[in-house]
Amino acid sequence: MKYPIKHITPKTAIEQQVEIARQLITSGMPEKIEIVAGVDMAYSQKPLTGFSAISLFTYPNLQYIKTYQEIDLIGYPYIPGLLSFREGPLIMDTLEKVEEDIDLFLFDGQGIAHPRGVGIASHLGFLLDKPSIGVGKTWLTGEYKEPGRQKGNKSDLLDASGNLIGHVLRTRSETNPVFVSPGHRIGIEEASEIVLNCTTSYRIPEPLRRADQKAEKYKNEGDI
DNA sequence: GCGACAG
DNA sequence: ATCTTGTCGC
Repeated sequence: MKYPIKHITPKTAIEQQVEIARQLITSGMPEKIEIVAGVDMAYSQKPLTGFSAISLFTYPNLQYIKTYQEIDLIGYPYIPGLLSFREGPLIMDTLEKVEEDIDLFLFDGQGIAHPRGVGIASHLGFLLDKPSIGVGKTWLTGEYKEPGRQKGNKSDLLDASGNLIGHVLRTRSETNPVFVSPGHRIGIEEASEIVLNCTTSYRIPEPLRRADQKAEKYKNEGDI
């Protein structure tokens, strides 16, 4: 493992991010997308425990396939900019149980729309060498103008130098937009297109919405 | 030093 | 993320 993700000090984590950032591919459309996965986590306090959920859906028909889950103690603190070092370990463990060939990942959080250009979607997409997209529910970095109020409307998310790093996308009319940015092996325009294709009548794309529900239920009801 | 800060 | 009561609107 050239870039270990477990037990990494913040200093080393940042060094890894800088190195990974220049290797990310942020253009193009995956040649094949048949299975899309939504990845999310829920937590319970004392002792801080994480519950992961990876929900698989067919694409573009969005038929639910199944969900893989895992549980473990969380030792890493939440540090803005280093989210993937907190959630990544459990997510990677969960992925080891997956038998299907996932073509694209949707992560709850940012892709390249990150202080060093390596949000959780970029980091994990890079480690997996798979197409990935970051779908954040709130802002982390970048400047933008409020997009139109109707579903499908979007505006550019720019970094301090004015470079395009993602889109602020309205996935549901009259509702707060989501922050979409490429994780790895996909372009910005392509990422927004796929997020919209994965969205039905709710603000959050189906794979992520289902993973969120599954993680929450796992936290409250366990394996039962 | 001050303000900002995904989940 | 989690905690936590009521409230608004389809």
